[in-house]
Amino acid sequence: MNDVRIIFMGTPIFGKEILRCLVENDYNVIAAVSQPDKKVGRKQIITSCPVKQYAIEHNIKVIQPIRIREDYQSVLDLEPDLIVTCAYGQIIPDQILKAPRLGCINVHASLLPKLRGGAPIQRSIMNGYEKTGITIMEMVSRMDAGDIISQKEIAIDIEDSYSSLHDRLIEVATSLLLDTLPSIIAESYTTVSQNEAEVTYGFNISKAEEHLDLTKSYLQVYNQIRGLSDDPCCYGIVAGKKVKLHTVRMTDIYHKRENGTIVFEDKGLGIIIDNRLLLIEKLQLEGKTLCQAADVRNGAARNWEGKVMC
RNA sequence: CGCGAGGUAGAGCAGUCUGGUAGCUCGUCGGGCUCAUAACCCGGAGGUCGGAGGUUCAAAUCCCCCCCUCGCAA
Repeated sequence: MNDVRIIFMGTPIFGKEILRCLVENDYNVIAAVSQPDKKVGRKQIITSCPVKQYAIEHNIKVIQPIRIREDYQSVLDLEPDLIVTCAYGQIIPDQILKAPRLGCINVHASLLPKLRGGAPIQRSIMNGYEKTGITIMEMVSRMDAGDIISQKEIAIDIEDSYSSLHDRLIEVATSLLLDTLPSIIAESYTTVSQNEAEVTYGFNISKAEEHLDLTKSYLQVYNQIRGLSDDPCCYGIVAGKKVKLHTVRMTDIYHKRENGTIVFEDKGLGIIIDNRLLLIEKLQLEGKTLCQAADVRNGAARNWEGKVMC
């Protein structure tokens, strides 16, 4: 389609889908840069990230600097005309940012200047936002602070989870990228600078934030759970065991009980937050696989009535 | 050799320590009650207890090897 030399930089599935979008639309991707392979799982198997796997399957050169801040020469040597990044995972040094003739652009999953950082999708739900979107911007030294080239907004449904929103945003990101790329290559686009007064951040989720927070309101707890589902998942502790809450549903049923109390509702399980019932649909006990709350109640949770999750 | 939990009917579990004809809740099938029901009552079907070997009169249960799943840590 064209001979602009593009280097893609990204790591997880979201990045892989952007790379796929470029490849399947005949853009000339000369290399993919991703985070180094890591040991993964109980068996510590060395595993390639999704971007690398896709690149290998399509005979695209892969570069995996341990620290791109120092090890950037191999990227420069390829003399890219344009660099497209999406969820790469490292700060990209100025030496690279200033190198390509057409610049470096980033695909970011939020409506910048809202939610700069590594976990914008989860944070948009956890913060209770009703809309989010994709922003394509010019890259600058400061993370996610560059001028905006294009942006597309979508609504967040009250039942969206991190994974459902993630998948939907991929669709938005790829279509927006395809709409935007021609003007970038033609150098015929305009930009809007970010309003620094409206900047918020969506940093990576810490381990502590995965723990159910009963000090928050009913809606905030609901948002915490769906914002982390189904990976890594919000968890609570019942009888000393970790319980991952995969899918929950809000209700208009009220019980005056201690916060975190587990109740049997119909044939399933519920948890009381602010005296209001939050219905648990799918959960996972440590050592067990994901399953329906009703099933767990028939077995492992048969004595849970009245116990308090914390 | 990172730590740990577990694999028993379609599902979720108990039973394993202290070997002795496999049990609970749900689902399913049939029947009953009811104006009616996802409610209730009665009855049935469904498991070579992850796999191989060993000990024993007898193994889900004890010993040994293997396979698989999941939680934590990275």
